[in-house]
Amino acid sequence: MTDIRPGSVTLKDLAAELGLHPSTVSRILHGKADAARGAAAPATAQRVRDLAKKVGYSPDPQATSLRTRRTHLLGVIVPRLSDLVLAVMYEGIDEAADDANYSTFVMNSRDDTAIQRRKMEIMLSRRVDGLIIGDAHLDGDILTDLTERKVPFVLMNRAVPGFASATCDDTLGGALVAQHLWDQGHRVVSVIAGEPYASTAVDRTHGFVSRFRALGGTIPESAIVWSRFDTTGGRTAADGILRDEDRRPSAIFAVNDFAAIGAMGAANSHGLLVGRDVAIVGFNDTSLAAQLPIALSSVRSPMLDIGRVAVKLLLRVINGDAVESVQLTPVLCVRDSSDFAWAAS
Amino acid sequence: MTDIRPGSVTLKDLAAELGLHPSTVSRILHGKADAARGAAAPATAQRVRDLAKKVGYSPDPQATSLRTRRTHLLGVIVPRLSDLVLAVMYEGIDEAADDANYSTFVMNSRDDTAIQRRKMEIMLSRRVDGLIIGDAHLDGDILTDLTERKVPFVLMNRAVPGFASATCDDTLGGALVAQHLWDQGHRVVSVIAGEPYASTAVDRTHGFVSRFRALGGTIPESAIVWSRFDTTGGRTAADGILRDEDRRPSAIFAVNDFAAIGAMGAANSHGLLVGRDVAIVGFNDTSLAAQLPIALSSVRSPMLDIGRVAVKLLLRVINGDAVESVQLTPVLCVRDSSDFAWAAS
DNA sequence: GTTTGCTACCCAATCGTTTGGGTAGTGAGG
DNA sequence: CCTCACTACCCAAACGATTGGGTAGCAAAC
Repeated sequence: MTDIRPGSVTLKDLAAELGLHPSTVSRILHGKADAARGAAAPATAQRVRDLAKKVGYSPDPQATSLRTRRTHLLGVIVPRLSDLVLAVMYEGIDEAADDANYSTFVMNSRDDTAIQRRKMEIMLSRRVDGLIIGDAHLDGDILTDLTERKVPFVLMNRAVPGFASATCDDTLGGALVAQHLWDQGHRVVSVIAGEPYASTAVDRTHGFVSRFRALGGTIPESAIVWSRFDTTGGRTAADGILRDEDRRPSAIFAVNDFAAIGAMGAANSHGLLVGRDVAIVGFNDTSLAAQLPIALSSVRSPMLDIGRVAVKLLLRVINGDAVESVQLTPVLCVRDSSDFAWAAS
Repeated sequence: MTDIRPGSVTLKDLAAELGLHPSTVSRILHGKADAARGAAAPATAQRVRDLAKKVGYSPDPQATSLRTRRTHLLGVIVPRLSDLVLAVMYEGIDEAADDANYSTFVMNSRDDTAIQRRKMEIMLSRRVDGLIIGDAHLDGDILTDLTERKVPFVLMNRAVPGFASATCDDTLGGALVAQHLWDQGHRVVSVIAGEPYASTAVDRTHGFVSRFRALGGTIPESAIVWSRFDTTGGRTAADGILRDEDRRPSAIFAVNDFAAIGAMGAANSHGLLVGRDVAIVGFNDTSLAAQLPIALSSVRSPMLDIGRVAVKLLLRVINGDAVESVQLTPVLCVRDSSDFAWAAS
């Protein structure tokens, strides 16, 4: 390992040491097919590379990007990193960015428009090469601004019509759940739908509802409860749903695992055994789902891949290429929370 | 808002527009008490500031740090951001860094020494002003290297003797749990101890064991099971513990909420009702704990504050000040999972 | 014996800021 | 009238890398 702090030795130092000009050293170390272009004699090139390695030379990215106008920095904005779903997607980003020699800033917007704008400005003032937006609201105002300002960006997790995004096929995911619950014989169902400004919430709900109706079922509007995405939101929503004596559903679809966990808690408080008295299905198949005391059925979305794809798309946008949105395919994982065969045993 | 992309207008542009020299503009916009030092006439200063705001001038951070040798960038390394505990701490960091006009890189090391080193090199090659290390291993090899290389850094979450850190008082936290379980009448207890290279695991376990013994209890070494920090790790560990017919504990302390959740699942599989047949207590009081179907008792650690304090400490280190480690105080939150009064009712 | 064409380099400008060191111009004091 | 101290600026050299455009030296071709 280099045991000195990066930055202690510059291109000029290397050049001086070897009696060369900095530009020559630069070409040797960073030139692409420069070797063919007669950049330097092979022997010299080797001397340079050897010394560079020996003294642990690492180019100053600030200087480089001052000159090249590229920072190799990406900005990532998410509602909150403490949302496991986004955290996992970020791991995918981290990995893919790393592979492409980019580094990333992440910031939390708490889904607050003012904060979104502020954080975006911070990232832009840092001169990021592009933005991955994980907290897009369906109204898309901010996105229109960004487009006008010619900032390269892509959406992740949540889609907005007209902008490139990397998402899960949420409509399909919702449909899978509807099919499953229908097959299990459920005819009275409710949806904990999430935040109406998020495409994830809207699409999953829509996919669920339309499939359920297509199968011949009925879902009144009142059975669709919009809520926060976290456990508390899920609990509150489920509380409301279960309190209604006139229409007590035998199954609840929560568009998010955390909301589902909250709903499980609520069911419990109402004296209902999840998986026997009421079925509950979540979304994302976060690592917790399978491990809960009563294992939670959930739609597995390829979160890591979504992050990775987002980076790939963004790099293409930065390169000036046109890109299309990517929708990754979800898979339903049925577990005890909605498996009546288990409850019957 | 500025509706142009930052970077489109430079100091030189401003100067030219106003018939001033760039250096004058620089002093006006960024000088501290320069006003007093006769930097510019008040009227001129105002003209400059007005124009800067009007055209949305924002200084190029690359150029600035090339000159000042300060990047206003902090590097944060965590085992994985998908660990809710670290994610929340990072939110604290994000917030505090933002307040101090710093931006942060976060990277995941998966607690793998090779990756830790690699990510650190990446951050250093980005010329971060300092590092917050959230994945320190007790052996501290990497930390010694960093110290020798004179890189400013502080530890977070996990402590290592001899280095400044921002942590929870884990020993106290463990002791609180021991006292609670003892008071509830538990005499046969087990510990799911976490990873032995993490101070969090070691200290919580140690705090627990020594208090329990001080109270007159016995805990054989075999009752302490080291495990991964996640749900799967907790489940496996608890499985082993509960399988032992000769010594079935009436209470289990898991040093981490996720491990505790896994343990709850295991208890369930063994036909035990958590809170009645077996008490389980976790650590960190993550947002899930209170919302679980059976609410989980847990030691609340001030995660957000730990992140904030880490930033404050680091900024002091960067400034060349000497700093002392900070230990924040945890609080025990008793819930159904270890409240026998509830189970009795 | 020029010309041509390489090879293997060097030169200098440039990116946008910062900062130590000037310097005109003005008014007051001696 | 000269000096002195301000005020309100300007100048130029950095910081570390990149890059378009040279150029010296040498061998082969004409």
